[in-house]
Amino acid sequence: MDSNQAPDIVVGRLPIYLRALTFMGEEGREITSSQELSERLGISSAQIRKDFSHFGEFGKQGTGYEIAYLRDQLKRILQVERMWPVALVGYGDLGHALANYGGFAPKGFEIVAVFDNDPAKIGQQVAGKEVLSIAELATIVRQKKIKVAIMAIPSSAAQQVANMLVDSGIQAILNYAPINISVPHNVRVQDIDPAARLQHMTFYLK
Amino acid sequence: MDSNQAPDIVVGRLPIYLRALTFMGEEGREITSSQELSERLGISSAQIRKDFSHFGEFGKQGTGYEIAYLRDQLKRILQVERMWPVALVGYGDLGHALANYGGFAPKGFEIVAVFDNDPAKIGQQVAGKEVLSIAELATIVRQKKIKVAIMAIPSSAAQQVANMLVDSGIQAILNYAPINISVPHNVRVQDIDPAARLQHMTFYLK
DNA sequence: TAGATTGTTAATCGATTAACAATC
DNA sequence: TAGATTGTTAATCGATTAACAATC
Repeated sequence: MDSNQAPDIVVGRLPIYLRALTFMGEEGREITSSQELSERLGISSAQIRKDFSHFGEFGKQGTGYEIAYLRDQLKRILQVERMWPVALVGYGDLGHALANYGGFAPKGFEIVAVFDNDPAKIGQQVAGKEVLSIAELATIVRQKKIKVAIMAIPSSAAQQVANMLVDSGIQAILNYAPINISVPHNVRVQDIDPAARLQHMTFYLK
Repeated sequence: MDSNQAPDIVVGRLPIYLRALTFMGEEGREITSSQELSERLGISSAQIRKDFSHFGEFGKQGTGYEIAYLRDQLKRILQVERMWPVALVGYGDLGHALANYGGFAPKGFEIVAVFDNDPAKIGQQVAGKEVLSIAELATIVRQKKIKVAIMAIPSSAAQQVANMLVDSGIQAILNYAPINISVPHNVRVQDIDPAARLQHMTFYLK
């Protein structure tokens, strides 16, 4: 157990394990094994056990893993037992879809503020929230102690908005703009670029 | 140069290189180097050169890479010089955003058919296309020889729709449902799960 | 007890990096 | 020519897998 120096690639798999365990729990299942998870996820059972071992001992020899317990441990490790307030920047079609997406809440995230720079959009209501001007971003982020942001804006604005977010105290950015943004080393960025993911697959097509 | 057995992890970086080169080209730049790409992308210059070397020799010693040439070679390798027709399944908020997303066309993808099973949505117009019943999926996919699909549907329907897509001849699926789907080994799947990506980052937050 | 499955060690495999000859 | 940068080799680093003692 070396919880501190777990490889990032292992951390990235924890949400996948958590997702599967949550699903199994909802199915009413109580016990699973690294082998069953392996079959569901296409990850070898040895790797699954090794991944867990970075964070502790969660199973019982001969039996396997208690689903609810392991699920709760993964939530604790990922720090998603709590709810994280999230700032959403960009209220175009994608921003609209994200603001209304029901998949964030059960995973520990609540969009508490939506920003755009288009006067026609500012003031609109989304999922019980008002779209605010980008000018208010820093104030609101500090006031609500928001650490996590989602950027759903054009590439042309991405670096500038990222700078504003970082200056406001944001520490994690989910970036939907198909461009590489520069941030200080203490800020984490994850990119979502569906076209790039499609291109990854067309390489293999005949 | 061993174009055939390029590791998948290398293939996955090609769209990122292509994205950067396209951007530099639009900036009016003509030449770049592995070192400049390294600084832009946060990938070591040695790795960039090694990645390219799997597919050929694209640069000139002492000079670097001709941006337009390298960009076109990467397009060729990824098979995105052509346009791929894409089927979109699911016309909720996310499906709507994807149907209107301008980022696919310049990367080689055109959504040519949109499907939903909600009678209230069927018949609606999106970006010059009509929303069709899922019942027509197999026919249209075969007729238009569609190989690539995007699933923007609830998890509960994902496996069933994936089966339909595979049976219709789809070979690549971009899956937005936060669940693992099973497909034959000759079909490729890429998952997009924003909540999982956020959880990956909260692990590191203080 | 017999059977099953964990957690861990050591071996293997694969990816990244460093270094440099080739050469533009 | 002198300086710069590629493409590639070998070394290093890190991740995955196989195997098994421990033990439920």
